[in-house]
Order: sequence, then structure tokens, then C-alpha cells
Amino acid sequence: MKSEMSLRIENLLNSANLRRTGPRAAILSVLLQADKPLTQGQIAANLAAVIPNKVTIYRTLASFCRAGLVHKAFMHKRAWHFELADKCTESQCHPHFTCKSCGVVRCLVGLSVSIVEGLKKGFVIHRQQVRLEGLCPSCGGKKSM
Amino acid sequence: MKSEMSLRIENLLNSANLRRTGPRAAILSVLLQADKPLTQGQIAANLAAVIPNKVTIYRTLASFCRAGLVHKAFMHKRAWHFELADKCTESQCHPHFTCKSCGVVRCLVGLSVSIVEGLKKGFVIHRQQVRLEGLCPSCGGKKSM
DNA sequence: TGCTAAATGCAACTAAGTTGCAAAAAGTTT
DNA sequence: AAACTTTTTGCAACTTAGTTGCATTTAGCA
Repeated sequence: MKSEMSLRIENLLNSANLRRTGPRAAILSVLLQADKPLTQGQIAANLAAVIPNKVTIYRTLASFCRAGLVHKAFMHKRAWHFELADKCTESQCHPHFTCKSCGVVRCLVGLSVSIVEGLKKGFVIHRQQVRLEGLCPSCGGKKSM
Repeated sequence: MKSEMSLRIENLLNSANLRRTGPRAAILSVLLQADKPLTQGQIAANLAAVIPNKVTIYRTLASFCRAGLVHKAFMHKRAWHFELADKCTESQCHPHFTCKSCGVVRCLVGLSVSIVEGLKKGFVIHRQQVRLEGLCPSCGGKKSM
């Protein structure tokens, strides 16, 4: 009998019209279990035993993005983070918060962001992304920079 | 007699308490003349004759950031863009727009962004950055992706 | 079972950004 | 103006994210 996780992965891959393969299922499983966006590096570290190759991870994530299963968010440093797309509509993503002190990344789902006002005529906006930096509740006040 | 540009550069460096050197003046001059944020690579291409070394550009930009003269904005690809900080307050920067079709980067100064609503208790926000992606007026409608 | 298209793995590469150290330039003191 | 100190620059070598081409394997199907 299949686990709930396994079924969910099968559904996701099916709905995206993607073949079910080892690496794909493994990456989805990691993303499903994480409550925050992950970098390719973090996924690779998690799956070193299963996926020997970072190229596979990059390509898999790219096809997930293309299929709308996952979306990319740029955070601090020079790495993208990937997370399941079920938390946001495609065009307006929730803000992502990075704590400058401990480095934790949090998705602030439900935080309203309105940019529409005053948008210049002629621009067509496909996607908006909001990044916040500061201190998270557990670091707040401890460190000023 | 000194040019207006030259004077402005001197003032900026003075106010930031930074020595006036060739590379610094050159980088400031390029940023002052550009009406959009530039990457290190773009600056380097502009100043190949004057600054033989990208490390100098990185370090100079870093010290400009530290002094609050310049701020970093992440755009598409995996490069930061740098622009003079006089267009925005330190904590709330104007949105940056990238055209998916032609790649042009525009600063949407004056566009209001309000994220405050619903911010979870305990978070301290130092900086917010908004990225928009879509089509610019001259590409609008020509290309759908 | 065998076939075919898609997916994976590998090696080699590109490009952004960093580090340590020596040489040069700026500012200061005498 | 010479000597000294501190900051800045240049160079070489490195790290890491992400990409490309090509050969091999695997999923899905006839």
C-alpha cells in the first residue's frame, strides 16, 4: 500500500504531465516536507545518496518551474530558492523574509502587497516578487545590524 | 575649472568620508550618467580602460554600499545591480522592473508599495525590495512570453 | 519483448563573487 | 619636501552557482 506522500507525489507529477522518476519523486518529497524554500544546494545535500548529480537537480527544478509545480524566489546571497507553488498564485507571490542575523528564510504568506497604484501605462506585469530583510522574532533586538 | 560632474563626485565622496581616487571617481561617474542600475559587469565593460580589475570594482561598490552612496538590487539572472542611493530611502526602495522580452531594467520610482498590513509580530524589517517582471511599453504585446 | 522519446549522469565549462598578499597612492607628520 | 602610516588598488588563485554537449539509461508504449 502506498503512503499518502507517495500518492501526493504521483498526483503532482501526473497533473504536470511529467514521468515519475526517482530523482523527481525524491525532489518533490524534499520540497513537500520542507516548510520553507530550499536552494539547489540544500536539496542536493539532502539527496546526496539518491541523486549523485547537481545537473539533474537543476534540470528537474527547471521542468517543475515550467510546469508550474514550483516557483523560484531570489533571496540573499546569490542563490535561488525553490518552493512548491501551491502557496501562491503565479503572478503575485507572497513576500519572502530573510533574517540578517540567523539567515532563516520564511514565507510570509498572507501578507498583502499592493503595487498597482501608479503603475505606468504600457507596462505589463507578469510576476512580482517581494523580498524583506531584517530580524526574525527570535533574533529581534539581539543584534542591531 | 572643474566640471559640474567632477564637483558632484567630489561632494559625494566627501560626504561619505571616502578618499577620492581614480577608480572611485570613474565608477561614480558611470553610475551618475546611467539612468538605471548597472551590474559589476556593465561597469567593468564601461571602464575597461581605466580599471583593469574587477576586484577593485567589487570592493569599491561594497564601500559605496557601506557608506550608503549606492544600493544593491537583485534583478534577473544571477547578478546584482547597483545604483545611486539618492532615489530611495534606505529601508524602502522603489520597485525594479525587468522586461522579459528585451531585458531592459527600469526603476519605478514613485510607485507605492505597501507591505505593512498584517506583518507578523516580532519581525523587524530593515529593507524591502520589490522586483517586477513583464513587458515594457516598447515590447508590450509583441511577445507573449 | 523491443522500441522510442525523455530523463539522467558525467565531464568540462562559464561567470559571479571572494581572499590573501604585495605594490602603489593618499593623507599626515616632522 | 622626505619619511611614515594607512588605505586603496592590482594580481593570481580560488570558490561556488549554474550551463552545455554528449553518451547512457529508463519510462512508457506498441
